[in-house]
Amino acid sequence: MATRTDAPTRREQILKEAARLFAERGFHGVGVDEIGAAVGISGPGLYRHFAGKDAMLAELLVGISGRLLTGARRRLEEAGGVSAPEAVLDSLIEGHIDFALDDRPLITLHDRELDRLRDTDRKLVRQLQRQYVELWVGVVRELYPELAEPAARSAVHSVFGLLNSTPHLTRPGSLPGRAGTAELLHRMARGAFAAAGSR
Amino acid sequence: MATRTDAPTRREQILKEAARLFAERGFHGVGVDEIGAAVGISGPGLYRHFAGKDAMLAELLVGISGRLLTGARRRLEEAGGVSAPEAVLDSLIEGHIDFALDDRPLITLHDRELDRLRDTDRKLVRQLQRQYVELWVGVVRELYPELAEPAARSAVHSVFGLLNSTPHLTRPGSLPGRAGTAELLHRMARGAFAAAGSR
DNA sequence: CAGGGAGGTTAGCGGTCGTTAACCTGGAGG
DNA sequence: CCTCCAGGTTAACGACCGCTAACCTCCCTG
Repeated sequence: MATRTDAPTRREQILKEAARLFAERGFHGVGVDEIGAAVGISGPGLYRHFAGKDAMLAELLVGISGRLLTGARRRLEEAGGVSAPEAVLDSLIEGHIDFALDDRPLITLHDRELDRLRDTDRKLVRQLQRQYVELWVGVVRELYPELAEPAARSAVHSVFGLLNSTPHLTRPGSLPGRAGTAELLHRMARGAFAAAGSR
Repeated sequence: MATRTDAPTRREQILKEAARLFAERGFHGVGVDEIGAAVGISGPGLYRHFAGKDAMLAELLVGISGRLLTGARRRLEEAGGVSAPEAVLDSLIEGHIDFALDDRPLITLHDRELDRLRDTDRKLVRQLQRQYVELWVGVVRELYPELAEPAARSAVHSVFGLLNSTPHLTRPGSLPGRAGTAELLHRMARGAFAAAGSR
């Protein structure tokens, strides 16, 4: 994994703060002045970097969906073919958990502010999300062949709900650290799939 | 269960439509004129029934949290003592699923628009939610005594995430009907808890 | 049958918000 | 050293939105 070491671009600062604010108070609940203030510039200065407030949300959501899908495809081809479907599923779960734990604001936005996008952007995000889901569905059905496709798809959505619950586990110190949380979530996801796949 | 047969109050109509609209486009994304239009009156007519837009959201959220907690307490004392903890947990899961399937907009609002409330209302809702969670935690720990309390609480939150994923299963016709969905969610929730509780 | 309140209506005020316009400035390049 | 542009600034506009004011109209009741 190529870890970034150079300083973040101003654009990246803005996106990061915008994501945090959008997740905290909702897209309509945040003003451009607040986003600007969060990165040390004021209001209209943002328009040197983005066409508008909508454009920030669009870039965030497309970016999230794209990164999720790309990561899942990489994991699939890295572990696919050479491994049992259990290992592939474990890898997918691990990737999603990493994402949910490291980018909570983005995970929150991901299924909350989709309808605020322009038609064209929303369709793109929906398409990326759908591909991501179908990729999971394929792996799950390989592991639990007796699971019908609609049920498998519902199960995948539900497990996403489970994994994306991390923003609600916000109380720091109460839970057994990042590693412990990740392991707990992982076990629960596997348990949920196993229960869904048992007839 | 005492089923309502009389016509819904105008207040109830408003609350129902407001819940739907808030869930669809977010609290700040919906204008009072839209809410009014959804019940056939226009804009300011709402103020004959509510003190303001905030008051509608507050009544919705307090109502949800209260009904969830009340229902859970009733189920606990109906099934508690006379039944094994498994039966109690099943009853809690069933109640939550009924709620998630029958009142999707409310379930969506429940963890999405809490921060838009006035301090006093938000504290009340948080308190009700916390009591609901703790009630689950108690039952879960009774069933899986080896599960530490923080882990049990995380597990409960995660299962809520799983059960509350129903708004994402919106495609009608794709899933095997309400009963099938309920049963699938139930099995997955039990599987997730079992996996969390296994050392 | 008078009267009054419940439940509407439209007009409009005041504040907020996204966006644009016009201007400024420091630093890199010829 | 001049120039120019990237990246800021403040002012202000126009739209929208929550809410109030003022008014209207049934319908129920004494």
